[in-house]
Amino acid sequence: MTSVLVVDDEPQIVRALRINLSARGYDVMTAYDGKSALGVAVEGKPDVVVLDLGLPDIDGVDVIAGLRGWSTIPIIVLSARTDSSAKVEALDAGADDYVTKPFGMDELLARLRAAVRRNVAREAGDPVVETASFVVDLAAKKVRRDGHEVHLTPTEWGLVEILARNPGRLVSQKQLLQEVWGPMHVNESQYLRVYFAQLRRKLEDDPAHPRHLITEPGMGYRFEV
Amino acid sequence: MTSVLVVDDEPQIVRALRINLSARGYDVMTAYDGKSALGVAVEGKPDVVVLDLGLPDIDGVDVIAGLRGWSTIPIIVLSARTDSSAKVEALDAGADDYVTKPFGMDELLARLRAAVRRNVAREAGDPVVETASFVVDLAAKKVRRDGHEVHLTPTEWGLVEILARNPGRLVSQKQLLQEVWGPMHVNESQYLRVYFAQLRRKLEDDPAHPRHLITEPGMGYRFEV
DNA sequence: TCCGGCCTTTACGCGTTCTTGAGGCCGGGG
DNA sequence: CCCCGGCCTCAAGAACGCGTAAAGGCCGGA
Repeated sequence: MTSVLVVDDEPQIVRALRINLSARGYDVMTAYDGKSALGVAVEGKPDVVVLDLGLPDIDGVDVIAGLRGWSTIPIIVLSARTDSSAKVEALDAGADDYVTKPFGMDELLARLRAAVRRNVAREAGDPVVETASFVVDLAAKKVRRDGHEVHLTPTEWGLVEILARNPGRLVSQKQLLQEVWGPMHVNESQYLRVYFAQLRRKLEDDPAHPRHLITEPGMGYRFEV
Repeated sequence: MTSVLVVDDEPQIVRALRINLSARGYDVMTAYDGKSALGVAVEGKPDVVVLDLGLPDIDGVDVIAGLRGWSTIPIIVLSARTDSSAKVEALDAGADDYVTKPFGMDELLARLRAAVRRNVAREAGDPVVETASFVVDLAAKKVRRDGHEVHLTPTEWGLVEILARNPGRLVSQKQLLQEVWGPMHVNESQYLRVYFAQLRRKLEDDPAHPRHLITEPGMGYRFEV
């Protein structure tokens, strides 16, 4: 089901959207200010965001920036401002569309369909990366091998996830350390050796001669499919 | 350069768009009816289409359908009709955005940027530099030769990367030494000789007569594609 | 409290990579 | 003609990074 996050401080608008969207089979989340909107977006990973610009706490453009920092979810902006400078600002901040209030529900729904359609086309690839000896399911956070699930610790999964999201590409030691252990540990390359040894024992057919979790000495690691 | 196909039967609108878009560095193609628009789109493969709905020959929705038959190029619709049924129809036919005439040039340009930005993010293909004998994949940090991967050490890769990012251009010894070995070693030109010899052994068909990793005596090195 | 899983840390052997020096080649200038 | 600077080649020791094993610490659940 497609999920929509509706962000607006006017309850009647949120209510109208909730009713219309639910009736058309969307899964609706709501937020009434920018702060909670960002929180809900992180939690719920909506497929599209409908965002009012006039929020009580954070400026709308900053909300857009906050979302764009980690995600490419389509954002449709709602606003009472009709001047083009506002539109330009929002669109250049990363919004995908701009609808002025008052708006026609039909039109908003059509624009929402267009935004979702584009994104579905983009993300057509399943969140599953497959190799000769094991399968990484990024959505379910699971790894299977010979049809049998392999248990990974949180740290192990962190490494596998980053590599699986960049199949074939070299990922630097620094990037791995930074994203898994945090910026304070970017020099602890020994961690990587220990954990890659563990991962190879769990995932590779011949841990001494890995075919998928490849070390590029002095540079980083590579996930070969 | 980003290319835009402008389709409108009103010459003054086409002219205004051509001027504005060209001034901003876009490559502009034009068409005055649906039939030629489809032809130009097939020929020129624009990055985005600005389409007027009121064309003399074909209905705008059918033009959208004609484009969507073979392509996912972003389509921004221009129209004088403000009723929501027209918008819904166009968007559901596959348009990405809908702007009503008269329109603000700033806004149209912002929407155009948004449409292009989305599409670029989607098609973010790896930057690849190719020569007759080998291929350098800058994103994956890989070098292939005869379809077979060549292993480079970090220092070797550092040199190849700088040269590949400046194809055809002369890179001074000082710059290479500074970026790979650091500012303390800008005079160790012997390092370069040793490493270029290694690289040529690995990459050139005839290492004694290099065709891509060229020495410019007394000056630096050049990557010839 | 004990136990087990997970993370961190240390130590060591080994292969690869980097650095360094020596020698030869080539072309231009004295 | 010879000299010389810049380049290429080769080789060997030093330095570095990696894989592996194993031990200790932390923490939450039984």
